[in-house]
Amino acid sequence: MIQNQPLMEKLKDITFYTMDKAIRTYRIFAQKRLRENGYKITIDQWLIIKSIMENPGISQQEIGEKVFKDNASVTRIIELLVKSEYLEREVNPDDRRKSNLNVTDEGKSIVKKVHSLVLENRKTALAGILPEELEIMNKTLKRIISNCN
Amino acid sequence: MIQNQPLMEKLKDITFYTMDKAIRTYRIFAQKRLRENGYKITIDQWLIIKSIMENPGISQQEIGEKVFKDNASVTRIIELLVKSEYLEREVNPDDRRKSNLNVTDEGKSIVKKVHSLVLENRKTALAGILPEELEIMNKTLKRIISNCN
DNA sequence: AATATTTATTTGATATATCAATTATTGATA
DNA sequence: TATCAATAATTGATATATCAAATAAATATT
Repeated sequence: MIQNQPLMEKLKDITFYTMDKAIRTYRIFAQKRLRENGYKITIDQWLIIKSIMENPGISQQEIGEKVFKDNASVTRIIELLVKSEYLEREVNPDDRRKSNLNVTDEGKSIVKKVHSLVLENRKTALAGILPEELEIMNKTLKRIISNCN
Repeated sequence: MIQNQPLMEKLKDITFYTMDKAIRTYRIFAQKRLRENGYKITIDQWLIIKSIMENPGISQQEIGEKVFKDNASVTRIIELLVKSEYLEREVNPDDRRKSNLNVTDEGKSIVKKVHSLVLENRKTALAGILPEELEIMNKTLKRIISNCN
């Protein structure tokens, strides 16, 4: 264990930096590809429309849990989606604190079109990585999440 | 390989989500600990002061490369650091486009104090993770970075 | 039923990210 | 040397993140 100490310390130093850099590099890459293909939508916006389509009647709070964003962010992203006419909202008559969120035809259309691009992006980003490695990374990331809670 | 396909697809689906969640969970955790201990500084601000201390005479562009932030972000974070009196800036006489950035005594002091807290945070966040696992994660993250460039 | 508590969402304040355009300065070249 | 091109930093516009406080509605309690 004593031999592992220096390696472990170095890794600890760079791990969070590398995580941050990887996720940001991927985001820039993915967003650029969306733009290149003429899609006027961000990845976060896409994720939120998608979660509404897949879970009709979902509340904003539940959306936030699904996409790991806080309520304030969800509110603001939805505002933009309504403005872009990808979403429609009306007051939920059963609970007037909530909104009913409906994906417009245009919203459905863009989600569908962007989906294949997202799959391609993931494939490109993960090229050459073995399933075992991906599994270990996922397990490790989940451990970090639980350690920080 | 055919058997691995479904597993691989699932992992691809969740990998970026988990990465994002892990880095954000850690950030919230670390920032909360800073606040609890009364430090009025963000992690990003701390990183930038630290990079100036470790690299005297560094330019803003070089800082950006070190901490993986773009020039605009560096400019704005530095503005806040000057306002908080952790940094002083003056025009570089050799190249008037650049600034000389000096860490004040207060800046040096807070970086030092926060450092041990950051080490603790990293230790907590990575508890129970084996060096091999960390290595594989780092290697995988680096592969993602290069794949997206 | 009136009041208190809880819950869902919104809003305000501040920090950061990203892209594009601009400014100021320097270095190269015709 | 005057002009052009490259570089460093800033600024503006827009999107998101985070926390705390406010609002509005629903539920529970007395």
